[in-house]
Amino acid sequence: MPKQPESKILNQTASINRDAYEPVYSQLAGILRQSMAAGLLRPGDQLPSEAQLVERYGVSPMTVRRAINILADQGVVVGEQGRGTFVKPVAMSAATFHLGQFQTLFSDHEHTTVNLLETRIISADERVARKLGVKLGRRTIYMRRLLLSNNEPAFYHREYLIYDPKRPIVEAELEVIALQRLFSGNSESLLKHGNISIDATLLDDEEARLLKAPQPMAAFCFEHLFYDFDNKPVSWGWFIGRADRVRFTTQVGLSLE
Amino acid sequence: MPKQPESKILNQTASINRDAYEPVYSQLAGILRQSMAAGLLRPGDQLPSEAQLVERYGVSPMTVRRAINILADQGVVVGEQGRGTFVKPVAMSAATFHLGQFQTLFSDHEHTTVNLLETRIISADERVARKLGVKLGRRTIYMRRLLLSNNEPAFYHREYLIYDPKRPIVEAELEVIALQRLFSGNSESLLKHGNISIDATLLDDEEARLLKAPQPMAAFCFEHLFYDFDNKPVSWGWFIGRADRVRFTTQVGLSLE
DNA sequence: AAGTGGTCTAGACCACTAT
DNA sequence: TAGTGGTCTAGACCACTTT
Repeated sequence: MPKQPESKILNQTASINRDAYEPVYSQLAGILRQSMAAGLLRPGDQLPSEAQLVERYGVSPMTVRRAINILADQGVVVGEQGRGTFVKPVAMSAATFHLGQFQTLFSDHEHTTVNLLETRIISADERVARKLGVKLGRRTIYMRRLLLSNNEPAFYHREYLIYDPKRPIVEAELEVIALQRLFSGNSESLLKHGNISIDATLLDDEEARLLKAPQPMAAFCFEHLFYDFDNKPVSWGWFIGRADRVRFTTQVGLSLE
Repeated sequence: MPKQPESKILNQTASINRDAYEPVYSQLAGILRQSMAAGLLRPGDQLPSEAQLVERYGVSPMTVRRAINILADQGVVVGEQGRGTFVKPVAMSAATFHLGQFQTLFSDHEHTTVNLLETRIISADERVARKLGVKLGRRTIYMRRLLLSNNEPAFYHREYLIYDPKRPIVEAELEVIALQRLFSGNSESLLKHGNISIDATLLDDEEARLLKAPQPMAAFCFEHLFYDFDNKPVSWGWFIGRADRVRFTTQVGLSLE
């Protein structure tokens, strides 16, 4: 029996506020998070056992488990059956980056405009045919758009769409607003899933001109390939953004006290 | 009362296997995920109510909630109090990228070696002093390392460490193995939290030479700044990797049937 | 008023680990 | 054998939304 020693945090931390707007499980998760941020619980330390937390904070076992599950999902603690729950050391590999941080670019119609540069039907070349899983020469819709943020070019987007009159998505995509739907999602979507990838590239002449960038310049490329409910590719495209205006940032471990 | 219509999935999908290794809540989450992947539930559709799921699958309300919570955490459904739970449309903005996908580079000692190019004490210049929050001229440890994967250069790493004999981290970091600890974490770590960011850059002459890369070439830069439990910066550094050998990939929506 | 998701309880049983 | 995390039950109450 790995008898759990008395933990500092059981004596001195805050209590649950039953009248608060914040749910109990969330409050408890916060208390534990604070204890770690304050250094009362350090990497490798064992958390108080569930039974101890039940007693100390006057909540039910399920509520304690829920709080701990949240921390485990966030990757700050890890439970080991029969041994205990332990604080995870901070690691660079735990970092996650969210494409959603560019959400404002696509939803803020006040400061963002979409400039449709070109739309035309073209025959799929070898590259397009392979990506979209169609035969060479298949007719597809090719679109070029420029995203402007505060009248400054932010992203250059190119996209190939399967041309199929039966698919409502085609008409929908032809609207300029469709870019926002692609990024933020819309419930009439016929898309089932998609693959997204991030590359670092060099701007070519056309990209540099449109993005008003000097050359050579590094850039981010967000490539996307979406599939419908038949698991057939529907749309392939990529966003190009200047590296000096696009940046991914995230945190690992616990901060903000 | 938004009376929930009979859903197809209540009739035809699999049932819970009480003897399975997989927990019930996880099985139920899987069943619902399958229903979405198969197109029985589409973006915007309402999931069966909790009461219906309780009856259909013969589990308790808490178990149903837990299954739905998992899907909600994964961002594939969203609950609206008093209305129902709905399938989220697939959106590019939901994409998340995990630095942990490079884990093998740091943990696979079979095919990965770390080449310590240089270690020396230097005085902090303006840039280093600002990043590490110390005075100009403060003595710091400067390190350059090259990560080789299968004897091919993969990442070039540079790092500045606060020089403080009282801090055990210094001696630890001086070992070559320390890079893996930085990336994967270790329980003796005194690091509380860190900021990580991703940039796209151009290789300079030195970087291109070490990485055996032609020029010009785009590259990823992973910058890291770690803090101790006094919220003081301890380590600032960055990894440079060739863009043609580093790539982030992820999925949105539901695939694999 | 009825139906919905969201929270919480007070137990139970199990698998695992250390003594 | 005792302590641990992990799962699950069968309810309860609440806030909210729609009819």
